[in-house]
Amino acid sequence: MSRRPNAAPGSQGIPEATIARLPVYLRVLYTFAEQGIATVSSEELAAAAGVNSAKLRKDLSHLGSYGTRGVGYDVDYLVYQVSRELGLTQDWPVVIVGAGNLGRALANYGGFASRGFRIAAVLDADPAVVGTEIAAGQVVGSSDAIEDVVAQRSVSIGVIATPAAAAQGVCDRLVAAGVTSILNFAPVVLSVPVGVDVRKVDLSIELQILAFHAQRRSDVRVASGAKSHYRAEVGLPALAGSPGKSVTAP
Amino acid sequence: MSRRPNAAPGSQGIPEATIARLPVYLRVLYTFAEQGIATVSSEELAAAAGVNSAKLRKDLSHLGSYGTRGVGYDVDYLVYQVSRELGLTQDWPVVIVGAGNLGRALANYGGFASRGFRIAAVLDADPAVVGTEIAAGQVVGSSDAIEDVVAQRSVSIGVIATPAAAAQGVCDRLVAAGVTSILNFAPVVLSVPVGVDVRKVDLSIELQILAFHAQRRSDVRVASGAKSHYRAEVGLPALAGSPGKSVTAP
DNA sequence: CCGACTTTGTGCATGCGTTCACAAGGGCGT
DNA sequence: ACGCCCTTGTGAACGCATGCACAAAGTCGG
Repeated sequence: MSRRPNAAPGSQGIPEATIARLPVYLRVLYTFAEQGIATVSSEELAAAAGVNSAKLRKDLSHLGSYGTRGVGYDVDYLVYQVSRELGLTQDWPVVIVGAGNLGRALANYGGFASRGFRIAAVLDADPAVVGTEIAAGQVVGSSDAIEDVVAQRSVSIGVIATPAAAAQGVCDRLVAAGVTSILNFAPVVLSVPVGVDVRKVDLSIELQILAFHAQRRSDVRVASGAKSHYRAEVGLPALAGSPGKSVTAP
Repeated sequence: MSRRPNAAPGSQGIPEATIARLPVYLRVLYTFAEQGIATVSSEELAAAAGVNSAKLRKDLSHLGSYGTRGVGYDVDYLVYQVSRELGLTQDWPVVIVGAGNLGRALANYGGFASRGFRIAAVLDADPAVVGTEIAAGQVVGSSDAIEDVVAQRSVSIGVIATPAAAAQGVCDRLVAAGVTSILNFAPVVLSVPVGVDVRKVDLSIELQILAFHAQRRSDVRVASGAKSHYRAEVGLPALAGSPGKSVTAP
């Protein structure tokens, strides 16, 4: 099916938006597999993932024509294909810098180990924390060892869970040591050379976005209440389809 | 400029993508203010925020014509305007459900209090944790008190930092109690009625996205190394401008 | 063995977001 | 007071993502 002249089925031109959704599909697929479900339709899968079924089909079509018309997708097979596409069939050593509450939360987070991510080390600059055990068999190392850890354990992914002031320095050292992918939890904009991939998670920003929408909701309610019409609660057109939202039937 | 029949300058039609960037601008503006800088140009601000200057100007133009041609933007004034637009001039009580490592990290995160977010309560279902102090003056309450806390303290924002299995139940209770904005850290797709805003932060998903790009990089390097050409390291066109990335000059 | 039914995969149109490029506008030096 | 120069604000083009609607394709019952 679908003769392709070039090598890999997808890999080359998979849209970024699709990549961001694949992990969600994967997680849902795992829950289906645990329930012993062998095949799923795009409709079911889409409902469980909180997306449009057409979008899901188009997303999956980017990695190839897995799926049988009239039947659906084989759960196990699809799990394998999505995992392979995301690169989760191989082992990814991860180094976490910063052993505060957040670093500890990450070290204890079960979602890592189960997806091919292995915590190579958790490091911290505070001598009082170095040497303590924060997770099963996970002892905090010194930040001085960043270069050694990265080199000796072939780490290519680094997680920054330090205070904002220390983030850029840690980032520079990680990059210099050879790390090419960085997940940054510190509330700063990191500068990195080209070729290094940075993703950012900012807890405060997410709350601020929520606050904006919450304020808008109450503003609209007040304004329309003071003026005339009703239509206060129900989502405006701009609300529908906003990212990070999942809405099901009332 | 741009006579508007309706009330507020923006508020109505601010693109979602712009909203997501405003908090970043705001944070950068604070750092400028701390350094005693009175005015900034769009170029400087954009560089510090890691975005295109045209994009920044268009973003800011959505909230009004603050800024002086030939000069730039007044830092303090812009801080106020952005804060107001995001709804940060008012106080937002937040309830955190789940006092594990993540919940504790959130309770201790300084970025909340400094932005108008006040932690009304931290709740947990585990009796062993209830009653312990996890931050300055912050004692963990029982999950049984969700409804009381929400009602008595007019909480409209809830943060879910529970295990995946408990998330939907907590979510339902929060919504029933009157919460209309939810920040979810649990790796599940939440079902909520329309009118409730859910944002999702999934640590594992971010890592999986990084893994995909890392794999693609190494795939390209191997493939091109085995075949012919050089161009292995430098970013492909698809890499440039991908969201969540910030790259500065080498 | 065939026909009807189910579900995938996708062409197409629409809308949103980004970027370029430039005119409009205000300050500052002379 | 005037003109130069700098920066903002925005019109317009482009590209990406979303969602509809349908043809292709395979299964299952009879």
